Parts: sequence; structure tokens; C-alpha cells
Amino acid sequence: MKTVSRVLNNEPHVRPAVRQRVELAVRELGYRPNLAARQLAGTRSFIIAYPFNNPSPNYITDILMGAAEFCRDHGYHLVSEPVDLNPDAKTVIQRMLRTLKPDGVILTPPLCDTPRIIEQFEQSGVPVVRIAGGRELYGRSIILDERAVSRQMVEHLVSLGHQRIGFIHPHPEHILAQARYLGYLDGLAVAGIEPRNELVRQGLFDLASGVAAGEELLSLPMPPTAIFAANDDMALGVLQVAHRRGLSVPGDVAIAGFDDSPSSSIAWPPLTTVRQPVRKLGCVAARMLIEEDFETPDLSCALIIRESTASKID
Amino acid sequence: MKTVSRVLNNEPHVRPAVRQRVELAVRELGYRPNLAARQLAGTRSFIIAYPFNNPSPNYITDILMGAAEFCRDHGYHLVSEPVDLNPDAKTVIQRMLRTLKPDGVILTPPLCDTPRIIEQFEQSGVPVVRIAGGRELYGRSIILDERAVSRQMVEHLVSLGHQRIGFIHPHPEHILAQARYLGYLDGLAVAGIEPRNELVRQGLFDLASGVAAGEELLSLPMPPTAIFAANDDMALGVLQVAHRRGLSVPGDVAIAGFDDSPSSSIAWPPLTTVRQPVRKLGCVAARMLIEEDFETPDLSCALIIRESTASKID
DNA sequence: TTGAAAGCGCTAACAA
DNA sequence: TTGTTAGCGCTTTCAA
Repeated sequence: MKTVSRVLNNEPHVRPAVRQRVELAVRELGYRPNLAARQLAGTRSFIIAYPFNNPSPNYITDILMGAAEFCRDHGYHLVSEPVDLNPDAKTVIQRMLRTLKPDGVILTPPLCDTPRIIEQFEQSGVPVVRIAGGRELYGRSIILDERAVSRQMVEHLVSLGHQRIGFIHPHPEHILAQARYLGYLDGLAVAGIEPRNELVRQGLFDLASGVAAGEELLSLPMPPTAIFAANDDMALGVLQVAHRRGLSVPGDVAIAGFDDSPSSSIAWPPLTTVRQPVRKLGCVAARMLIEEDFETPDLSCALIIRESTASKID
Repeated sequence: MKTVSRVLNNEPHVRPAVRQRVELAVRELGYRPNLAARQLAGTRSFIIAYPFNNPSPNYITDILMGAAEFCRDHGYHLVSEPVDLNPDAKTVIQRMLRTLKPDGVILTPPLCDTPRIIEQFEQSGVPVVRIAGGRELYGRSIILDERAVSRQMVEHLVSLGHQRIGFIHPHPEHILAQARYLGYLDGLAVAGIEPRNELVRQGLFDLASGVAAGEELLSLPMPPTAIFAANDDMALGVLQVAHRRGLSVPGDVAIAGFDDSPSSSIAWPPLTTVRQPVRKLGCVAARMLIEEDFETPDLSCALIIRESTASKID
């Protein structure tokens, strides 16, 4: 009898007694449903796709861990596929969608902010959850309050006595991260500090742009006493400049980053930064795709204070 | 007519003319075969599984990139699943194997060296490729010559004038990595330097154990003038100790690591280390599972010389 | 070398 | 609430 199917899929209209009997048999026989057959006959594939690009390895792995774990514990499977941002992307995505028929797709920056990528998913109608997407595009988006925590960071620096606080912009294509700059302005405003353009530099999220910005900022006639970079790699670039110039950190210049990357805690001195709940983001994304009525929960970032800012006044 | 199947699977016994006609039609219609149907009817699933544990994010991501890219370009798909080393691992693996029926499995440390994990795969008979597996267990193994490159590292240090060279052991459960110690001994032997136990410390691959070993080594009455740690995190721990003690690197002590992690190049000073072709490892692993007659190629590691050892004598 | 038929192991739709 | 039947889209087997 194929009531078994009903039990396995947790459908209603099954008497508890029957259900129990089936469950027992399943356990005794070590029965495992065949994914392929379920996919072919049913409407679901039990597959979530995670196409990714430009891996910041820590971010990717954390998202993957969170999402894959949730999938695993709910009878789903996570398929990850690298997608380059070249014209072939279209083919790759089409093939993925058509052969795999995933029940949902998780996207992270920069894919989730690339209109011509999102278009492909929109056309196929597959449910999409975008993590940290900064644009209004197809699919649901999980957003973090990066602005508030950036303001907190500035407040932290101000509380240490800093008045001239430099800032290094996030990569211009990471839309949502632009909020970090707004938070920086918020923080200055709260402290009644006039923002100064000469203390702000553009960055590209890599070490080199952090080094360049650091060189410029620390060469100013009146250099900042603290520099807040929009990510850790750039902050570590500034740290490198400080070391090279024999400046003490945080004595001569305090440095803060964003991401809580492994390098940030391993650096010398360890870097003050912001921790995002990345693994949870992956988990929540998967959950939003798998559970019908699951709403986006609030996810907040945390300030991680380490020695690169530490107490200046003591 | 179902000759189409023959064309798509590149089977023989099809006239070139017919083949061309079919291929044209396929392209025009944008036809994509349905994975589930192929799995159900055929003997292959076109799925490679990558269960992983204890992610060193860079390593995992690189393996994943290499493997997923190869899979993607050969009609396969990579499913990654986190596996904890607790008793539940058995259930997780069984479920994965039975529902997914992967055509092959890729394993990395520590899973590839855990007998009771490998057993599960052996029982199911699924083809396994173990990357950097140090034990003789089920499945084919991709091995790197970590011993030779470790010897080169010591030779490099000796060439800079170092005679007292400390070593921090790899994590005891990473079997293959023990070769790094043998390479260290080789290097000393080549230089005619007597190995000294007091210059060697056990490590656990993390920052803390590097700090601990660094403290001990640098507190010796006759401290080493160079320290070679079996991975970057531990080397960065030693670097932290040096900074704290106001020692100059490489002036007072040269420091070398192993892995070429992102932190190693971002550190101050940038860390001399060893680069493994990790992404290629992932690619090769996938290829060994997908292409019938593909043999393990030679994969060598490269010494990356940066400022943390630099020239001592100059 | 090609075509026709059976059926992989499930779920959907319907009948009982 | 349960059982029956058809069929998902391919590959396999076998006949032509």
C-alpha cells in the first residue's frame, strides 16, 4: 500500500495507529526513499541551489555551513556551483535550473545584486532568497542593519577620545554595504563632529586599496587618530602601513574593520571589527525556502572590540 | 525516436549524419535532459558528494571551487554536506548515500583519515577519492609531497644563515602532515645540523598552540633564530609572541608557516609559507571520479618566500 | 544502426 | 481514511 508516501511526507488523513506502524517498519528496514523517483513523480526536488561567485572563502563557507546544515536536517540537499560573471553565466544558470529543478536558490553578493543574473532566475520563477542584497530585485531579501552597527563603531571610537576619524568606503558594487558609510556619518553626527571629506577614501575591499587609503590618510598634515575601514582586509592594509611607518596601534592610530574575518583576530594587534551572523544567514535563507510560512527574522551585527582600538585615554 | 539518448550519452553506433541532426534539434529547442529521470532510469546519478568537517574555510572553499567547476563543466553536480564527527555521522552518511546515490565521494582531512567514517563508504561500495589522506583506507588517495617542500623550507632558512631552527608539529590527527616534520629533519640532515628536541614543540594547528609553542621556544636560554611552524595559524601565533616581546621579524627571529592562507600574506611582516595547489586538488578529485581512466597526476607544493624570513645576512 | 517497449520508485489523482 | 492506477522522462533491453 502506498499510504507510506503519506506518512513520509507528513500528510494529513492518516490514522495515528497506521502512521506508527509505518514508521516502525521504515526504521526496521532502514528504508530510504529514492530522491530521483520522488523528484520525477512529485513537484518538489528537495534541492536548494547555491550559485556563488568571487568567494570570500570565510563568507562562502559560513553561508554554506548554515544552509547545508538546515537542508540536511530537513531532507533537502544543497548543490553549490561556481558562477563567473562573464556572459557564460546565463548558460550555466539555465543548465543548473533546468536539469536540477531546484526548489529554491540562495544568492549572496555580488550575484544577488547583478540584475542580469537575477533575471535568469526570475524568468524561471524559482523561489529566490537573496542574502544582503542591496537592490530591489526579484526574490526575498535578508537584510542586516549594517548602518546601526557602523554608528556604534564610531561611537566606540569617539568614546575613546577620537575626533578625527577616517573612513574607507566599501567596494562600490556591494550596494548594501554602502550603509556602513551612512552609519559612519550617523556616528559623527551623534557626537557632533563635522564630517570631513579629506578623511574619507574609496576602497575596493582588498588589502591593496587599504594600503593605498592608509598611506594617503596617514600622510595628511592632520592625520586621523582613528581609521574605520569598511572591511577587515582594508583595515589590515592600514595596519600594515602603520607598522611600516613605525606607528603604534592604537597609540598613534586606532584601526577598526568590518567582517570579523579570521585574519582580524590573528593580526597584531588583534583588530576591532564587526561580526555578522553569517552562518545564521545561510540557515535562515534555507529555512525561508523550505518552510512555507517562515518570515525573515531580525539579525543583528555585533561590535567586536579588540586591541587595535583599545583604550586610548587610560 | 529514442536514439536521442544515444547521442546525448555519446554512445557509439550512431551515424554521424543522424548525430548532427539530433544535436541541431537539441540546440534549437534548448532541450535539457531531466536529471531525476536519468537517475531513475539509468545507473548514474551525475552527483558527486563532498561531505566535509571542521572547515578551514579557505581549504574547503578551494576544494569546492575546483571540484564544483569540474563537475559543472562535465554535466555533474556537487552536493556538499557538513558532517560532524559525533555518533550521528553514521546516520548522516547513510542518508546521504542512500537518497542521493552519488557516483562518487570526495573526502578531505579529517574525515578522510577517520576509519569509522570511511567504513560507511566502503560498505556502500561508492567510489571514494581521499585528498591528503594519510592512512591506508578504502578509496583512492591524492597525496602531496609535503616532505620535500618542508625540506626546501629548512634549506631556505639554512641558506639565510640559520642554524638553530625550531619546529612546531602539525596536529597529531592530520596524518599526512606528519611528513612536514620528516622534511624538517631532512633539511637539517642535508645541512649537517644535529636535530635538537628542545627546539621542537607539539602544535594543534590553531593560533593558541602557536602562541604557546612560541613562548616556550623564545624563552629558551638559547632560543632558535628561526621557527618553522607546520601551518600558518601557528606561525602567526609565534609572530604575535615576537611582536609582544618587541622582537624584530626576521631580524631577531625568522618565522615560516605552511598553507599560504590569506592571513599569511596579510600579516605583518608577510609570512614565508608553502602553497599547496588546493583548488587543483579538488578538480583532480572530481576528475578521478568522473573520468574512468584518469590517473592521479603529480601535484607539487611551492615555497612562497616573504618578508618574515627574508634575507638575514644582507 | 535504429526503433519499440518496459519499467526505474515514487507521487498525484481518483476511486473505494 | 485508505487503496488503486497511471505516469513523471529518461535508459535499458531487445527486436528489427
